[in-house]
Amino acid sequence: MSTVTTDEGTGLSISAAAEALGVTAHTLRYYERAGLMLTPVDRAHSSHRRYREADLRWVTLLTKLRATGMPIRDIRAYAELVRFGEGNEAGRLALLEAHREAVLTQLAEVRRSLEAIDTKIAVYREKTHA
Amino acid sequence: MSTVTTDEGTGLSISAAAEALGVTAHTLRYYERAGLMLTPVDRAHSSHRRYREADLRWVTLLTKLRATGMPIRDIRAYAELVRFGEGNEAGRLALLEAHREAVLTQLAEVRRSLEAIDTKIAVYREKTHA
DNA sequence: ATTTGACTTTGAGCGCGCTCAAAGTCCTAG
DNA sequence: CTAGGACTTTGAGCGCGCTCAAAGTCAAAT
Repeated sequence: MSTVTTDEGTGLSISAAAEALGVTAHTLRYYERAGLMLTPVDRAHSSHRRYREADLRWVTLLTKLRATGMPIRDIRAYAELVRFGEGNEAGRLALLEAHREAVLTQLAEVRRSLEAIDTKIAVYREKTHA
Repeated sequence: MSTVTTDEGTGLSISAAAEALGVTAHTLRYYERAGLMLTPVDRAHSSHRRYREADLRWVTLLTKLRATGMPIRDIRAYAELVRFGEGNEAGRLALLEAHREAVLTQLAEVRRSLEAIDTKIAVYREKTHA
């Protein structure tokens, strides 16, 4: 029925974590294989993954980076910096700032395009509705 | 040379059109093959494409739909409506309005995600700069 | 004891939107 | 006459981000 936490290693099962994060279990395994996790995910019974709070927080950030269009390879680069430890905060900052700029540029283009589409919509509203 | 509307000299070559539109010639041929054009593109010398103003305007709209993330298949559906002629303006309007809603939803998510990333950026700025 | 079901791994497959390769045609310049 | 270059077609290939199939393990429930 419900696979909840066991005594060994607190944390969510992969399906519970997936549900909590709004992704599929497939995607969680894929992110891990792709080298996006900071540390190996904990295991219970020496096989089932256990997602801890830190994992969930990290994946939450990953989903935000993905939602804003950052490619997997860039996320991996960022993860590597974080994994490497303190001392490269400037690099992480640069990476995130570059991404931020890319997103803003993208947002601007979408807005411009949407305006044109809105104009088209207005024309059709005139035609069908007037 | 001045009276015939299908004059060979009328219209841009595919490379000129591509440049004007900010896409590649490959993409223009692809759009055509994908059934996105309203009418067959004119030909000069019975082989080379000639893009007329109406073609350019149409592709400009296509690029705006693409820039806002509309899938090729939806654009094709829209093109089919337009190609079919007058009488289905309500359908076209519905299609565009549905797309508009999708874009707004997407924009909202991107903005939310970007805010979280901005927070992260602020933290790094503190760390590296303080 | 057996069945169920959630998990595991590896590698393959998919849908999308281009992007390119190959082979051929045609026009123009030298 | 020849060479170059822009074009043509068809079909294949690619990069991305998942998504899934297959075969196996394990623990709990019947």
